[in-house]
Amino acid sequence: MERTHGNGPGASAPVWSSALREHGRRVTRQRLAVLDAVERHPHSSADAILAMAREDLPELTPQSVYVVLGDLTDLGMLRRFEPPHSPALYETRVGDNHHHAICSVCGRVEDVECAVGHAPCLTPSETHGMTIMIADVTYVGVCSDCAAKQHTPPSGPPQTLPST
Amino acid sequence: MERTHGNGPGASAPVWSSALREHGRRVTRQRLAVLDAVERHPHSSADAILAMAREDLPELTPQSVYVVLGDLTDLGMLRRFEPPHSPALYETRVGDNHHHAICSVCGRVEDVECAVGHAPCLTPSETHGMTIMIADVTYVGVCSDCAAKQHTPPSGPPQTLPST
DNA sequence: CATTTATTTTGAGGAAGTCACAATAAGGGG
DNA sequence: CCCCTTATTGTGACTTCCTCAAAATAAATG
Repeated sequence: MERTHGNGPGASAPVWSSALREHGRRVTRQRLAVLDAVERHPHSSADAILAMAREDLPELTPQSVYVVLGDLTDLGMLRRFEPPHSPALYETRVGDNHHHAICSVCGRVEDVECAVGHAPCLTPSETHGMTIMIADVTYVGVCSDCAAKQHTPPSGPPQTLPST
Repeated sequence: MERTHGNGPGASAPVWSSALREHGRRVTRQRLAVLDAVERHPHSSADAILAMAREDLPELTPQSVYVVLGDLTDLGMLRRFEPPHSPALYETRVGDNHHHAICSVCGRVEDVECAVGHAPCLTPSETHGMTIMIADVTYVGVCSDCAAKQHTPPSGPPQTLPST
């Protein structure tokens, strides 16, 4: 079928290809499709990534997505985080120490810069002798849209947890 | 059967009983056994809690543990957190805004007071309009024991992820 | 002690992810 | 350009962690 969903992979493909090679990985359509999907829709689950990547590579399988996501995450090309009561989400924004804010009503995820501008959360007061490598910070709250809906329940039933 | 494993439940039972009643819950042996297990071993998984609670209540079922843990967590009597690549862990220390440090080698979990002593992580720089309710902070690192073992690999095989 | 109904148990089932092995295709040499 | 090696993907079964509905049990109350 024709590509009616905007720009297919290929826009950032050269960048991903060289990055993969630099990590000693072969450049496969599966990896490119996954990387492209994650880049176009950050904070996506493996399931959502599969669906998006299949727009360009219909024969892609769930298992391959899991394998690719795991490998690229270990490589540092992707970042994974696991919100409570949700499957793992992935994003291409790596290297900086940014955090995430999740709306407990609709499940929407936003990036959040580190609080005091320079990784204060990486310096806990007492580490019990542990050498801290990373600080995973997740804010949970209610986004403005959902807050408005909560106060004026017009038609839809009140949701309690994210579904997608 | 006699109680040979030290102090059974009953030490803090009166406290838990009144707390349960204050929340409009009936005082059952299952709930007391779960609460006692979590109090004795903080940062335990549902599975571990089941095993511990069964020392005093052998007929306790996994499903009951899940139900009780979920309900008590919603009530605020327990706190749940979900480390990456691990089932949910529970603790009785609630109300304060403390965080957790996890050893990525052995899976050990330690409590960590909030970084700058007064919930700095609750104040992200940019919230995209979200009203932040809670900040979940998880530090991942290597504890001193595992760091020592890493440098001197004497006999045991090198572990990579927590198992219990 | 009897009654009410919250709680637990029983049993099935689902979501998310893993593992082993066969099939495929990317990259390098000729 | 074709072949070969082996990384990668696909296939299929399986595990873990957890949830749901309905029947059985046991707190709390009078």
